[in-house]
Amino acid sequence: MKKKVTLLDVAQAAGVSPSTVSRIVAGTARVSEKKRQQVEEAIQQLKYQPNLVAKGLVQGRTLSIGVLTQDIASPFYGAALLGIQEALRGTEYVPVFMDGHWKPEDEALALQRLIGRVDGLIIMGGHLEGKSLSALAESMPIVTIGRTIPGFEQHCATVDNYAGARNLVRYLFDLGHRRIAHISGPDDHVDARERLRGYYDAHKDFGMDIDPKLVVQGDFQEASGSLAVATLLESRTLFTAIFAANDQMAYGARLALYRRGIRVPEEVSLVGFDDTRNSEYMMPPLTTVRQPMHELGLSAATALLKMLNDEEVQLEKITPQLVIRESAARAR
Amino acid sequence: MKKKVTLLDVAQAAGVSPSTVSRIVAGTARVSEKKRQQVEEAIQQLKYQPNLVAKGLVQGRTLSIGVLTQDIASPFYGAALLGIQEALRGTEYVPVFMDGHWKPEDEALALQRLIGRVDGLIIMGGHLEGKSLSALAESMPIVTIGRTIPGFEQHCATVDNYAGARNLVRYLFDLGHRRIAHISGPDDHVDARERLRGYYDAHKDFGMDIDPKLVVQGDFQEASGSLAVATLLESRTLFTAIFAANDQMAYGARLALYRRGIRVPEEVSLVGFDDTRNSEYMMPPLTTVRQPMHELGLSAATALLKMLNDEEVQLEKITPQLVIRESAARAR
DNA sequence: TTGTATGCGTTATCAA
DNA sequence: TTGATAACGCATACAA
Repeated sequence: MKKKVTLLDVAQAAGVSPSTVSRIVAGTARVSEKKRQQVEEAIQQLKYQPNLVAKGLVQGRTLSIGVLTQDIASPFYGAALLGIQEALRGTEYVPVFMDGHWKPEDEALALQRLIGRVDGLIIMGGHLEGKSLSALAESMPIVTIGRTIPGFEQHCATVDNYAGARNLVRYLFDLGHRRIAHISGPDDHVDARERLRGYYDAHKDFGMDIDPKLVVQGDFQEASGSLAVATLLESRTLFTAIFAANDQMAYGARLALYRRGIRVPEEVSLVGFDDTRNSEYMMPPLTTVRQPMHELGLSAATALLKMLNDEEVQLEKITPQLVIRESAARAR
Repeated sequence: MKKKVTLLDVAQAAGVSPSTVSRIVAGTARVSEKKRQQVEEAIQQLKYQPNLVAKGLVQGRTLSIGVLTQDIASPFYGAALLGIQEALRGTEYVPVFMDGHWKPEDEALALQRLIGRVDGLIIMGGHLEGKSLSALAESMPIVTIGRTIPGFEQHCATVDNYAGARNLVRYLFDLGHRRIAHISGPDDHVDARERLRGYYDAHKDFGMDIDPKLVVQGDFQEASGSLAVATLLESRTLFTAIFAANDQMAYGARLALYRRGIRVPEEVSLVGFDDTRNSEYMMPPLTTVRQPMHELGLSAATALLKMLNDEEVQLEKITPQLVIRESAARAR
């Protein structure tokens, strides 16, 4: 470890006061050209690197923002993280990622770690109840993706899961499907519930009843998609299409179908939700609903940055787009 | 924003000196049970939260570690991040992730941001040359995953890409394949070069020459896998198996094959490298070489933590395991 | 065992 | 435009 060179060293080397150096580095005030030259030269020579911790202490901030995800290894969250990084690029801020693993305890723990170490928070998904969220939002700048904070709606970038699902299922109806199975997500998951509701209401739109046997619950993981198909098949319920509540479960379903020699989309159509990175490379490419996670991450982070800068922000609810590929076809 | 309660406030409330409070919070010295009670009570009541920035300043550390990846949204890196988080759990440290996007400029930028804000670094992949890495490693604790720092081999968790590839190709030979195509990775990428070398030497092992037309270069992304298959097919070179240098390209290749009605593994066998999350759900499930990224992340972070604690560490080169699934079969 | 005093590296306040 | 000087919140050497 080399000895650290501080602002004071630079000041001495350049023959000016520390405050002058500080002003130059931060660009907060006008300084004579001559001194600027000297100081910058000294900075070069000494390879001065400002100590951000000290800066943080005096300014009462950490220059970092916290990001709470639920599964950092999933391409779904990954895309958002990319967007967040993009927004942070060129700023002084750095992201600290913590994962809730979809488990309330872990989520609480992660939050615990984050609070006090970051200037603002981006929260994605999770089980944290509205009240806690609101309380948190009182005490520090927070934006969410895919969740709503009661009383702070303008700080929440949400996706209209209901409309997305409803449109998707209507699309299947338009293709002539009448027996559409649904692999739902966990029922304590808002997004999952909303998608289920969209599925129901699309049926209503077409004046159809729903056979309860057609909806099987999964957990948003691939394996549960496979399992759900097995359940569906064993129940001997007729269906010509499957709507998986997310793409990961659709992959699992796809594999299960393949195992049984059921062709997609010739024999059954299969659609998902999210438009995860791999969906384009599923066989056949998956028809799904696109959640623009990259954009959401980008705009959430941008908004948070503004909030940290005491600006007003207004995030909105967006309706995700249908992405038509090849896994759904006209019903036989 | 509420007024912050500091250690001083606690001290006053408890009627003791600040240093006593500090000692109790940090647990660095024995304190009489009575005062401890008082102080802890005061902490509870005031909801005192230590300011980590101040702590960091006085101790000369940041209590965070930097993680440099190349594509945070890829399941490949994601698994490692999960491992890193697992290792950090229960410690005071928090991870700061930055992405190099496989681009030297971005990588340099990311590193720039990280240095000075973190106590140690985990570097995964990337283009940074050995000398720079070594220089960096002189100045701060660094461990790498998948790369070697000249002079600091014990701080590098590496995977024997060469052996992995060679074993994999030999497995194909054992299945009777003699015309094995290779979709290679970028040639400025060490891992890619090593895998190519394994491919070559497996041929040598079986006394076979290589038809240069059989190796097509990709860029580790899905699309390049599709493209490579097109190139291969157009060149009218005969092959009964394809070894893609990573799973992502294998997915692309798989889709291209499907498009042309070529069955896997009946007509051509397809294998990849990495064992990414989705490979198990490819159709058919992909035979590949497993890089234990989760474990690598875990052990790298654990090692870094030890280094930060002035302990010696010794990371090792591991040989990745062949994962036999269904995408490769006996040659016709 | 406890308290006092000092310093970590920076920004901000106030004079000059 | 510049320079002293006082914070920022905590840990620690030293004294008691």
